[in-house]
Amino acid sequence: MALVTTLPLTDVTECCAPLTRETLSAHNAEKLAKTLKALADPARLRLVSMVAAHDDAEACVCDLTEPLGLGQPTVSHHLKVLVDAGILTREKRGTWAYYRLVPGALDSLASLLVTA
Amino acid sequence: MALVTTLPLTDVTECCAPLTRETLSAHNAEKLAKTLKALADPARLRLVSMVAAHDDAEACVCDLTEPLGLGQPTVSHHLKVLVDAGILTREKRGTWAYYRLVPGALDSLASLLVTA
DNA sequence: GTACTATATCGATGAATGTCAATATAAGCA
DNA sequence: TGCTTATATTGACATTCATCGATATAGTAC
Repeated sequence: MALVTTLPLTDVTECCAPLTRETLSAHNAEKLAKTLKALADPARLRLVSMVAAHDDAEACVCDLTEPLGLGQPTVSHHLKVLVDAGILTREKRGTWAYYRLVPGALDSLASLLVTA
Repeated sequence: MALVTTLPLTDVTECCAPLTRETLSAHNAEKLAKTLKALADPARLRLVSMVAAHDDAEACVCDLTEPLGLGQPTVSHHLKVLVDAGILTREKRGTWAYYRLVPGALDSLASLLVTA
């Protein structure tokens, strides 16, 4: 159960052929939908975007709260969703928690959507 | 208003740079999230997959209901969501409604996620 | 130890959503 | 006209979810 939440995107990435290649099984559809749902929120899309564009390609919660215009608990919640989905990583250094893009995560996801 | 629902994906496609290229505006995040939400459902992912894999790359509701295991009104609902998102097209021929992938729709979406 | 800061978690609430049964619409055919 | 089939729409219900305020945890400095 712990593994399911720590390695979901990697799993999705290798789970199935591109969407339009062959019919998706119910099980794989469930897994892919979970990952897409993690991204399918305006606040989370902006978080991913802001983290990627930030200096050193990492950002702490304090960097993100104000420009996002949402409360700290809400931002922490969204970041957790993205980490659980395998899109971001979290590293705690001192008092701060730094978030980074998981290399290749978005690309793998994109490759599942592509038709060619 | 009618245009907003008939051309949303095209709009999204041309709206913004890839997610990780520059920080997404609140407005563009909203639009991209809407499109991703349309895909972020297991039933709809399977519908897209089944339509693409079907003979002649098109399928009517009656082809999809039974393999999906959902009721006809539910399937019609999901298909409408996908059409409104610009991912599928609907063409009525006689009694039947045929659904097809919008060429390039998924690819455009994928190109917004890619980091390279 | 206390005080302060950064972050995470909890609990509640309102909004959005997936599903179904029932009904409506529309097209084809006797 | 009526009958049948395919699809869409409506209304209801249960569930999920985004957000917030309050609180808990953890780390740093004094």
